[in-house]
Amino acid sequence: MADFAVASGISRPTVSKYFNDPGSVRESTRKRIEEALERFDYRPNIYAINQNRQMTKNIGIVVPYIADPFFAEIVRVIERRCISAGFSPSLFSSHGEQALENDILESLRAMKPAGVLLAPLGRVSDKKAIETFCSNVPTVLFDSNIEGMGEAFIGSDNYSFVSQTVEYLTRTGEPPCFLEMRHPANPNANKRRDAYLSIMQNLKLDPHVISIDGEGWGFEEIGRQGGLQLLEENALPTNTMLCSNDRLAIGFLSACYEKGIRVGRGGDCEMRVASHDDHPFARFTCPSLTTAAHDYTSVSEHAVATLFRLIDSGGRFEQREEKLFPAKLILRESA
Amino acid sequence: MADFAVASGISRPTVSKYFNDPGSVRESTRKRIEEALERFDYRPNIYAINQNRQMTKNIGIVVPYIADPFFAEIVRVIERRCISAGFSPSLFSSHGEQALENDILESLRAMKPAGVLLAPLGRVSDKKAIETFCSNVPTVLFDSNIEGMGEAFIGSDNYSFVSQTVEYLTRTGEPPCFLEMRHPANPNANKRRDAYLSIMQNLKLDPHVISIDGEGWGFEEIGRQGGLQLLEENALPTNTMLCSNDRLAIGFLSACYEKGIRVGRGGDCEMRVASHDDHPFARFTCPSLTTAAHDYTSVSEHAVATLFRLIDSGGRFEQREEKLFPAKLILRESA
DNA sequence: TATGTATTTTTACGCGGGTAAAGTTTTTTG
DNA sequence: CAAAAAACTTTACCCGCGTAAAAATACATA
Repeated sequence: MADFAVASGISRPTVSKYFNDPGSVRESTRKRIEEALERFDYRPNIYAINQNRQMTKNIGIVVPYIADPFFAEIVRVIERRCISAGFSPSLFSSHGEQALENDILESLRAMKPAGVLLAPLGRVSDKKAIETFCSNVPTVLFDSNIEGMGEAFIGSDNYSFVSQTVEYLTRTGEPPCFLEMRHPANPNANKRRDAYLSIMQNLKLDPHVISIDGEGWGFEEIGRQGGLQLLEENALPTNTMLCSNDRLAIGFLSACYEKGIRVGRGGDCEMRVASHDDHPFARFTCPSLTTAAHDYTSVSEHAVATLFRLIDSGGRFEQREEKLFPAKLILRESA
Repeated sequence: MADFAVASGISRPTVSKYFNDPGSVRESTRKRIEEALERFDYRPNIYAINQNRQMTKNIGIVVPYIADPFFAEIVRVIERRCISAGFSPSLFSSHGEQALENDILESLRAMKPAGVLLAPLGRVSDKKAIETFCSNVPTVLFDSNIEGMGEAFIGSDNYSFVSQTVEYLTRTGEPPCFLEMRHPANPNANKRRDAYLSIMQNLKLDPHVISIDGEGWGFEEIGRQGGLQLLEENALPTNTMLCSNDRLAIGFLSACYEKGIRVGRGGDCEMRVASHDDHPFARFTCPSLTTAAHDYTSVSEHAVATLFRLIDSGGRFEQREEKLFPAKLILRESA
C-alpha cells in the first residue's frame, strides 16, 4: 500500500481511508486513486486488513445440508444481499453431521465475522456448542429454531402450512393422514405434526399419524421405502396423504408410481398426496405436487435484514426476536 | 500467543512451530502445549497467520450452480478431503452468472489460496478472466473443461456416457433421438451431442437432434416446456428419447406424464426415456430414470488429489493434465 | 483577503504471529 | 562418556495495514 500510495501521489493513510470507504475522501483525491488503480492492479491484503479490525466485513452462512435445493435457493438470495451490502459471505454446509457443524462454528469464530446466519441441524445439533457460539458471535437463526439461541429466529409458521393443506384437503375430499419420519432431524417436523393433530382435533376429525423409520438426510429414499411398505400392507386409513415435507412426498409419489397407484384429484385416481415446502422440484413430480410454499424471498430477506440490524445494534438485541412467515398454498395435480 | 507461550512454559517461536505442524516439536513439548491448550482456549489468529504466508492453507471451491444437487454432491466429497488434508475449503457458487463468477475469482485471488478447484460456468464464463486467474493461482478445473486453462482438468468422458446409452437403447428398441438445449451453458452438452452424432453414424443410423430453446439453469422447466411442445406437435421421429442430461429428462418426464404418455420399457409403454448424469433425484422420477452415471467419487477424489499434487509441485505442472472418467450405465424403469 | 472548516500529510505505533540467527539445552549416537 | 544432532530459547525484525495525533494544506464562506 505504501508503494501504491507513492505511485498515486496520495499518502498511505488517505489511501487506507479510501479503501475503507471511497466516499470518505475528497472527490479529486478519489479520482487520483482510482486512476492509479487502473495503472497498477493493487488491492489491499485482506488478512492485514482484518487483523486489526475488531470486526470484519465477513458474514457466515451455515446450512445443514446444501445438497437440499431448498437451502441452495435460500443461500442464493442471502449471498446476493450480503454482497450488495458490502459484506463477504462465506458459505458452509454441515452435511447433516454434528461434528462438521461444530467444526464450522469453530472456524467461523476464528473468522471474527460481523454476523452469522445459522440454520442449525436441529435435533442433531450440539446445543451447547451452538449456545457458546451464539454468545460470542452475533447470530441470527433461520429455518430451524432452537429456543433461546441466537439473537433472532426467522422461519416459517408451521401451523400456517399445515392448516392450509389440511383445510384444503378436508374441504375437497377425505381428511388426510399425516406421513412423517419417526425421528425427524428438523424441529419443524415436530411442529408440523403437532399442528396436524391440533387442527384435526379442532375439526373433530380422527387424526392418523404414520411415522416411518429412517435416519439421515436422504428423505426421498426414506419416503419411498416407507411408502412401498405402507402400500404393500394396504395400511392406509384414508385415500389422502399429507406428507410432512416435499422430499418425503417425492419419495412417496415414486412409491405410488411403482405400485401403479394413480395419484391426483381426478375421478380415476386412488389417492391424493399433498405436502409442505414447495421444494424446487415439486412442480416436476408426477403428478406435480400440491404443497404449501415457503415465502422463500421474505424469509431470506428478513433474515438478512435482521442480521444487518443486529450488526448495527452492536451484536445484541434487547430481546430475542422471532418472526414467522405464513405459507401459501400451491395447488397442483397431486391433490 | 506470547501470553499463551508463557502460560504453557514454552517459548513463542516453538509454540508457533507447534501450530504449523504439531509433529515438528518434541513429544514432551507437544504434550505441555496441549495441556495448556485445554486450560486456556487459545487459538491463533487466522488473519495474522495468513498475512505473512506467501501461501495459505485455504482451498477455493467454485461451482457454477450450487442449487444443482449434482454439484452439491461433489462438493461434499471435496470438502471432506480438503479438511482431512488440513486445508480450509471455501465454497462459492456462481449461481449461473458471469459477473458473480468474476467477483468470486477476484475475491479468491485476494485469499491467496494454496489452490482452487474450479468448475466454470462454461459458455457463459469470461474466458479472459479465468485465464488471468489461472495464471495467478494454482487451479484445477473440473466438470467443464475450457481448453488450455488451469493446470489440469478432471471430468467425465462424455463419449463414454453417450455410447453406453445409445448402445443400450439401440440394442433393446428403437434408436434414440437426442434432446438438448439449443444453447447449452455447459460444454459437456456439446460433446454429448457430437458423441451422439458420431455414434449414430458408426451404427449407420439416422441421427435426430432436437434442440429446444431456453436460457439459464432452470433445466427442468426447459425440458418440460420443450417436451410439452414436442408432444403436442407429435413431432418425435422415434419412440425413444435420449436427453442430454437428467435435469432435462426430469422435465421431459413430467411433460410426458402431463400428456398421459406412458414411459418405460414395458409393452404398454409408448415411449422410452434415458439420460445422462445420474442426478441424485433420478431414482425418484416416475418412472425412475435410466441414465449413465458419473463416477462422482472418482471425479471428486481425483480432482482433489490432483490439486494436492499441484500444490506440492509448486503450483505448476510441466504439462496440462486431463483425466476423464467413464460412465456407468444405470438401468431403471424409464428405458 | 481573512477566517474557519474539511482534508490530507507526517509521524508513529500496534496488531498477532512468521521466521531467521545465534546461543543453550536436551537427546541421540558412536 | 564425549561428540554430534536435534530441539528449544532469546532476540529481533518483518508482514501489510488500521489508526491516532499533530501539523500542513486545501477549500468554502463571509
